[in-house]
Amino acid sequence: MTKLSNLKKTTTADAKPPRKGVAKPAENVVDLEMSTGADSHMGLRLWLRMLTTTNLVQAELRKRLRNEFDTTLPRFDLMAQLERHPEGLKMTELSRRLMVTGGNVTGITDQLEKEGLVSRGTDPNDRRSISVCLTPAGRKAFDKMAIAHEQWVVELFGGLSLDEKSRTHQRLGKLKQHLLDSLKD
Amino acid sequence: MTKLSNLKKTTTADAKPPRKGVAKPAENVVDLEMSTGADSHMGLRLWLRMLTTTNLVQAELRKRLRNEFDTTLPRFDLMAQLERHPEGLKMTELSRRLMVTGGNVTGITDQLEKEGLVSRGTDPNDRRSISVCLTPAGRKAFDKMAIAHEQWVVELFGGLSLDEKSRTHQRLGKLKQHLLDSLKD
DNA sequence: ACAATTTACTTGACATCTAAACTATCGACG
DNA sequence: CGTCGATAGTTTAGATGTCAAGTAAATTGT
Repeated sequence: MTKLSNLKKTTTADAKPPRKGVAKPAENVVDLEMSTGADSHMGLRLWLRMLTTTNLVQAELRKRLRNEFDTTLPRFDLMAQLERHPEGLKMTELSRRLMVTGGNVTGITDQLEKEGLVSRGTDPNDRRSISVCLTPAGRKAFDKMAIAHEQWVVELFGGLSLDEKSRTHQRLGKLKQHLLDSLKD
Repeated sequence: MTKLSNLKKTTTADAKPPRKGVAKPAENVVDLEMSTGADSHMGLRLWLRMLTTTNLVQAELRKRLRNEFDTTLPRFDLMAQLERHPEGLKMTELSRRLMVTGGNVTGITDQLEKEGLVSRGTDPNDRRSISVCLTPAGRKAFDKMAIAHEQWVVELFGGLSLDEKSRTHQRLGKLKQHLLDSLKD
């Protein structure tokens, strides 16, 4: 528990003037995959490919959200959850649904609240509890983004037929269930 | 370009004393998935499921790396790349392979170097360039972790048969190719 | 009733990551 | 040569994320 503690603040980023600073994908992204050893377990190969693919999609969505709407993926994701639950969601619920820690949700909610896109409401039955809702402004902003976002995803997944998507979805569902079962410690 | 700028440092985290602070998975993680709208496009459903599944695996691997070896996923990933390339890799190469920005690689390399696990070497032919290698200590540390890591992945993906893994791998390969082609701007 | 535990959220320290600006070197070309 | 653009790394600012600890309110057990 010590090795991770002796570190300061070594962030950073790359590239020249008004050009780079991005982890360029495209023809370069081929290497997480290869040479795991020809006979290596399929589990490992599948895992690396899932990671690569997910990263590619995420990077592209993040880039577009920034360029088109000047926002970020986690903000969009939080708002997306709220949009589906007009009655509001507890911080705990948001944390669970977004699969991030409560502290993280606090931070993002703080920002969105400051920008007037969401509001915190107190629960009369439980004064510890907080109900987060989209404000009208937040809903308006989200609705515009959501349309574009869905189109982007459909476009990015256009490389697979409906049937392929459906089968993959089904397999990943099985995998997800296995994970939930076996990680239920 | 302003909405993202008026923010301070609002991090955080949750939970009580020596217990939580974690985005608990298990029986909770069911919600990114549902209610995207019954008729919603398969692309979106598949995307959300990929995200959920990848997050579950990543969280578990991160937890185990921390508990068993007191290290983190990005450190492990960087070392894994070096292990496959004993001759050393340039910072640029690492950035490309890990699909993160150069600045990020600088930070992680700084830490690993400080811990004596990797070393930076200068290139006589190009004084801008740096060749990062595992040190003997780094290789030793990595080899021990790699065995456990692979077993973990095999275990986590044990929910799918070899054939299912193989088919999913193949589909994701197709998707990956589509992404690389269509994002090649 | 009331101490002990649990639950809901926040805070603080720090790690990870991006984007953009900066430094230094390389390479091409007049 | 000299300079101009491209390339390799680093740095900086700031967002996102974890983990652990802290506060306060609700629940539980007796």
